[in-house]
Amino acid sequence: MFDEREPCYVISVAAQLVKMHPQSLRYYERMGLIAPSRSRGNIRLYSQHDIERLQLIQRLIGDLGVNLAGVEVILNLTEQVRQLEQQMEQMKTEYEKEIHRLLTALGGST
Amino acid sequence: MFDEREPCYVISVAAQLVKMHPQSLRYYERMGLIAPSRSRGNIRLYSQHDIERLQLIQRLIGDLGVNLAGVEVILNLTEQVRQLEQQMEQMKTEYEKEIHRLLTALGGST
DNA sequence: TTGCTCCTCACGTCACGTGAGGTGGC
DNA sequence: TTGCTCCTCACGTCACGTGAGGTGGC
Repeated sequence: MFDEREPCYVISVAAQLVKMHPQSLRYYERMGLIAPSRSRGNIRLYSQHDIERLQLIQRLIGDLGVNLAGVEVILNLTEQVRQLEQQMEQMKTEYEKEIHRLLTALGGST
Repeated sequence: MFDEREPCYVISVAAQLVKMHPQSLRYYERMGLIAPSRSRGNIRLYSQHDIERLQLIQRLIGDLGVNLAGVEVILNLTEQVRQLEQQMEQMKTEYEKEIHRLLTALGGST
């Protein structure tokens, strides 16, 4: 299995993957937007998950013109939306199960 | 009754209410963040709802350092979260009603 | 008329990005 | 050693905010 969180790309490779300047990646890290892990030799190592986060950041900055402070807020809100949707789906499933149970009981009692 | 949407404040009053420069209010309008109505004489008139939106914008810009592009995205996402929460509440109410109906039917059938 | 409004132009400031320069370990 | 990495400093550019200047209608 491929692990999304496996730190595997050094900064030059990561930069190439997302078509950004290595200095920009360092800058985003300094601003707290991304936190790649480090090798024992203090070399940054980006995971696939980091790459996807970088691509999202890139879209927000490049296409929409959002600044870094905005990116942070937006990523949090996006996560909040994702959680709400998931929570809603779960709630729905549980209610449906309960209704099914009641319907069965009702059917059996007649 | 007080109408939230009633256009009632000219720009100098609106600016004073939110403690911002009138030019900033004009700038935000030009950037599409706020759209006060206008009098027949083309004078901007801000409603209470506009004032509250301005205060929200102010917090995003001043406290969090978000730029105008980010404010737009964030206001949309915030609205999306609000709608999701409302939708969830509504769904819950309907399911509860259905369950209550079924429980009543079940109680009556024994 | 006075004090507001409208608008545009222009400048200062700061965030962002990135090149340069010097360092050190696979 | 070579080519990467690390870091900091410094500069260019652009978004944002706001002052100035000239206009017009309650």
